[in-house]
Amino acid sequence: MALPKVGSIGEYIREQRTQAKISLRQLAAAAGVSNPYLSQIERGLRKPSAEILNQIAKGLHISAQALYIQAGLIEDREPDSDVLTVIRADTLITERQRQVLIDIYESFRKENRAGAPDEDARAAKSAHPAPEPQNGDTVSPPGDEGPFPEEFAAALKPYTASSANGTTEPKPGKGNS
Amino acid sequence: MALPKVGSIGEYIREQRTQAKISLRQLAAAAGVSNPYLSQIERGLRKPSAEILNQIAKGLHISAQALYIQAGLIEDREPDSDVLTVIRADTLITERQRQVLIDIYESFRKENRAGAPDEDARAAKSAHPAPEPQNGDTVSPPGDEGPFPEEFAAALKPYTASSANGTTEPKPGKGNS
DNA sequence: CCACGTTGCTTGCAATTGCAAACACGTTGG
DNA sequence: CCAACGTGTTTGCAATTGCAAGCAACGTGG
Repeated sequence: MALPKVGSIGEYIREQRTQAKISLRQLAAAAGVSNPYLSQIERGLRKPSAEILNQIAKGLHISAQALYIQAGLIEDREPDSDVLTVIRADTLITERQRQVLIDIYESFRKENRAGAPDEDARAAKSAHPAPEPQNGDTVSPPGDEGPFPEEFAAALKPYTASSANGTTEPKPGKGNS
Repeated sequence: MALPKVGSIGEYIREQRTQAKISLRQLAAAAGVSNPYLSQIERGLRKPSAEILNQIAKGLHISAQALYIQAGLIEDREPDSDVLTVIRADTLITERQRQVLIDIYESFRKENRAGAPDEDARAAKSAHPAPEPQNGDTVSPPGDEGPFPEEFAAALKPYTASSANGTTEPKPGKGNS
């Protein structure tokens, strides 16, 4: 157990560091950790905690997620779509509600796959975290191409009437720390 | 000193746990950590490492990211990475479907805001999804009861029955790399 | 009444993290 | 030649994690 298979996390960090052409001490300073410790991390002798990992990611100017995945702390699930990923990561809804949303979304996808093979072409999705929603106002001319059953609309009416007015609600602020 | 404010991470975990109606020991077993340690984590006396956090997330059947964010170990990737934004940017669903998802999500949020500090209202209605560790983690179609109105369940039934069966996702092979 | 099965919490203790200080090795250059 | 500065590494050590064992309280029911 002395040598926990930290995986390539250390290698990865060192790789990124050398690639950025900065010295171990520099990164250590930027990340707010001690140089010796960073050295040990890079060689897999120590298993950095998440906090340290996060700081190192900052010092390297890379996504913390990349590091977490490399460290095996997050499953590298290739997201089916960003919607599912974000729903899963949302902290503002209950697990039950989460499941409902996921079910609905997947059923939508399935419907579309069955009746609208054309949509398939746009399936590609980038894995980059950067949000680049070229939000062209999304108002497609759906007309009737939306094959989703009336039941949904009917069921929603009583709720949309009271809640779906504000386009973008002001964030209730998720205070942290 | 060392116990400043580990944030609401412990609270959050306990919240999720009670909501899932599982005991501290059960979650501890499912997550592979000791019961006393989990107890201390939930009360903010200890700052769990990323590995532990990850296992707890698994035991709770929630996204590890949600926990990391709650723990403040990973910045909210981007301010606009909330569910609504991503849904709006999604090209895989039709405009009508998009609207349905948005409405549902907003109604969920509204529900939660109503009984914010006292989630008992919802906890009372929720049944544990899967206390068993080696459960298949099926999404359990919300037919019988749910935190959402019966209309949703009714509308969903014909679809969840045919689509939301898979353990996680059928993966139609649209994967990237 | 007392064995028994829950719940969650407190107590030592081994193992580990993370750091300050010092080490090894190379390059300048006065 | 050897001080000065650069790199990364090793060595103790305080502080912390994480756990096994045990404790207190709340039922059940034999």
